[in-house]
Amino acid sequence: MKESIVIHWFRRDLRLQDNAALYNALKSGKKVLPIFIFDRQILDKLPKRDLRVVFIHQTLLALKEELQSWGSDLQVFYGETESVWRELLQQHNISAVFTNRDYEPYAIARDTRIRDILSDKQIALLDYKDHVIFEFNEVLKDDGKPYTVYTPYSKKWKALLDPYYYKPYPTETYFKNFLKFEASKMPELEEMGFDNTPFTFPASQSSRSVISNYHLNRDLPAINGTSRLGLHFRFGTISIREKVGKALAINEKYLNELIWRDFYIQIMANFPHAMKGAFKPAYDGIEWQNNEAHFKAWCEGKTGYPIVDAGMRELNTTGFMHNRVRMIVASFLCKHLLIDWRWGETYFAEKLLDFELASNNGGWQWAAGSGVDAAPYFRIFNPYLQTEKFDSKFEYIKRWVPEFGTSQYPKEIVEHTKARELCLEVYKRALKISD
DNA sequence: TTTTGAGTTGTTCGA
DNA sequence: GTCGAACAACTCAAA
Repeated sequence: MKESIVIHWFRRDLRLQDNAALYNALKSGKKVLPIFIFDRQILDKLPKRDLRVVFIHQTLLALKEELQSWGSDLQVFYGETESVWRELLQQHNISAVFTNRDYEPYAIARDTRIRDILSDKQIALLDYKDHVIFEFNEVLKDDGKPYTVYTPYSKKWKALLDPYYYKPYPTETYFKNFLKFEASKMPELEEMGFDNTPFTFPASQSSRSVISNYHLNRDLPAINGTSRLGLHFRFGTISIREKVGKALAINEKYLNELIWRDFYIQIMANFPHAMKGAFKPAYDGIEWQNNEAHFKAWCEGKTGYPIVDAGMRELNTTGFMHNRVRMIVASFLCKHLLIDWRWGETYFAEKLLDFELASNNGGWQWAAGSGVDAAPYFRIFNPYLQTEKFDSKFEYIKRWVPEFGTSQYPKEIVEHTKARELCLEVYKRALKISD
């Protein structure tokens, strides 16, 4: 009989420190085999050059090295998740599987399938809260139902917060409990059909000065004043508990941004229908123009609106766009161009390194006006006023649109005042608002 | 049950 | 240039 072991299944928690499921696996009394699966069902749909896959690959290499220094290793698979698990069941005497919960609809369905496969062999899939501070059913209204408005949600969130919720898990105390073994070779990016040109990912910024000046700088795209933590939260390379502890100590404005993340994740978990269509059904009735040429110009940063074009070019070049500019380009797509917000959502999903389904969907529905606690339909960003307020010296614009101010720069694809009037008309019609 | 106050990120217009 | 009101009502959350 083979040695009875437990497995820690890494997914979006790619770190050894302060990791809830890993901590519990290491404390279980059995040796821990750490694994990761490159899921073909996800990877096969991605373009050949996807920086997020590069990021995961780089992170796994680092994890592997760290584990090897403990005499252990990381076993990385490439294939269909279910067949990988069937293989694991044949190879090992598994007593339990530990993992951290993922609240996206695809992940929930996948985990249900794997839980069934494991339970056929009387093996439990033990899942833990790690990705958020409070889960979808932990911050509720007095009537027991989930919140759909941010401000009261955040008040309740803060009232419930106790150091218990952000205390780090001292995972490192138990590192001696990793299984000693040598993993088979990790699949290379090319073997999985991806371009492997190296990429240097921007460092996250969470020094005391960045956090304490966050609310002063966050709206100025020319300043690198945002935290750049999105990518790390997405793949779990940084613990949310650690950052909440820090935010509480330094800057409550910054804490609010972390609460927004929990808020949208609980919206996704409680109202999964909103991931496909408008949260408020009336907005599904908007007669979008969906002009392909306009969409192409928006994607390429050739709308003739400098702030919009700068944002789109930053996104296309770096996989990042400043938060203030995300709102401007989103409002422009939905309201000036009258293009379905889901087109923009999909484009961001492809391009953003820090793409998180819940936040991306929440942000787009906010811009379109169709979501929870969204912008009212008549709130239409004026790209020129936004530039005056947030990039008055055109520093950000010039960085990304070098031909700005020359005859090379394209003409506006739509005229602001006309586009605004048309938008109000179309929205009023869908929402049945009379003049 | 009813009432009350409030709701991330804005713009335009007219005094 | 500056300031307040209108934009449009509705729904949410809590007292």
